Order: sequence, then structure tokens, then C-alpha cells
Amino acid sequence: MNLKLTKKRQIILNTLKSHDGTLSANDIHKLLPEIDIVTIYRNLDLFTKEKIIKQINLGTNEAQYEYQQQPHHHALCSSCEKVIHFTAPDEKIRELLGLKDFQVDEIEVTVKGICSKSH
Amino acid sequence: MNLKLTKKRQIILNTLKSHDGTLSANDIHKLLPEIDIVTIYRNLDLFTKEKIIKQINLGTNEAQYEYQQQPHHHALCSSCEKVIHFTAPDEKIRELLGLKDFQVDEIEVTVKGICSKSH
DNA sequence: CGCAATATGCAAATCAGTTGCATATTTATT
DNA sequence: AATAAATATGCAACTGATTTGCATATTGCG
Repeated sequence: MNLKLTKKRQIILNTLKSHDGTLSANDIHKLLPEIDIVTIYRNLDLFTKEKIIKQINLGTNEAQYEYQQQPHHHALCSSCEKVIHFTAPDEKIRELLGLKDFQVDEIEVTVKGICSKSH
Repeated sequence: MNLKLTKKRQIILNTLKSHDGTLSANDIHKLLPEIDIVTIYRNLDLFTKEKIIKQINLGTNEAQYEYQQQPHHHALCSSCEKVIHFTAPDEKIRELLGLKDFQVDEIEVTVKGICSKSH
């Protein structure tokens, strides 16, 4: 697989990089209407496979994508639907899980609840 | 909301109860071809709202459902695609997360890696 | 520059999940 | 047990996200 650094590819990635939070394919298309939605999908898949970005699926209708700064977790507010990002001591959590016969590559903690603004 | 205990509703729930692991709407429809897929969707939504079952979303194309025995977490093997269930000390994990301004209702830990049979 | 490989756009397809509506089943009430 | 109101089901058709096929355009190497 020999990837090319096309203009549109860079624009899509920069949009994700500079955006604080997650974006769906559609969100990106709204920001970049000059790029076909299919191209956006193909590049998001590509970046995800290359682990440049992360696809997150919180059970909403659309998949969300974010530039992978440092691994972190997500809290979904059931009231305002906002996604909050937070980090946690993954190593300590891994120890608590006690998965002896499983080679853990990635831990993702998803929290559901109510954010400070909503209660 | 006044629910009725219909035959098909019971059959769908029993299928989930007796199945060890998760099932998608489609999986259930294959097991119960006599029940319309729409009825299955509607009942899965209902059971989920009533917290009788749990909808889990591992980033695959279809949502998965499972009868809610006791809350637990999931590990997805990237090699064999099997879903492993495990429990963890949720209270201790919650403390590690340090989400001060967020009312945590539910913690879900999803692990990705390789299971013992696959490495 | 010229060519081969890869990317893009458009149209059309697919796939999961949802909705409208007519009919059937359940449950509370006689 | 019969009736009526409420709720559930099936079918067809729809929606919205994502994917695929194919012709054309762009990129990167020699």
C-alpha cells in the first residue's frame, strides 16, 4: 500500500487535527463542501486503518472521528449529548481488569452520565 | 407505557436469555425467521429502554444485544472477532477516572487485543 | 515529461434501522 | 366468555449512513 499525499487528503486530516473534539463524516463534509462525501469516507477509513485517527462509536447514528493526540476516553452526557474527553491511568485500570489470558492492546473506557452543565 | 407480554416478545427475550454472548437483530432474525425483523428491532429497542437487555456497540456495523445478567465489560479479539465478557471492580475504576464534574451513571470498558486461542 | 499507481467524483447500490398504516393479539372490563 | 380499548405485529416503503463500480484526474517515480 503506497499512499499519496494529496491536497484533499491533507485538508481532511488538518480539519480533524485542528478541531477540538470529534467529527462525523458529515460534519467534515459540511466544513469542506468542496470535497465529495465519498472521498471523505475513504480517507477516514484510510486514516483509521493507519491509526492516524480514531473512529469512535458511541451508539449514535453516525461514527465519530478524531485525530489521535494521545489515547484517551470518552464520557457521553445523556442529557446534552456532548462528548467529553478525559485521560485516565490506563496501566492501573489494566491491572484492575485482570485479563490474564488476553493480550490487551487497547483499553477504552466509555462513561455515560450527566455533565456538570446539565444537572 | 403499558407493555404487553406477547408470545413473540417472550420468544425474543428467551432467545437472548439463553444465548451465551451477544446477538445482533439479524442474528436473532436468523434464529427466529418466523418473527418479522421489524418486530425484533422494536422489541430490542423496548427491552433496551426498559434496561432488560443491553445494547453494545463495538464499532462493528451492527449493534449487539445481550441479556443483562450483571453489568460487565467486553474484550474484542482482533484476530478471531470473538467477544469475551469479564467483570471488573467498577468502583475502583471510577475512582481512577477522576471525573469530578460528571455524574457517572455507567462505566463501560472495552478492550481490544488478542485472545489466548489466537496467539 | 511520461507512465504507472493511486485518488477522486458521480451515480447507483447496499445495509442497518425506522415509519405509516392496516390487521391481529392482548388485557382490562363487563 | 364476549367486548372494547390499548398495544403489537407484518408488510411495504422510506431514511440515512456508508460502500462500490467505473470513468477521469492527480501524484510521484524514473
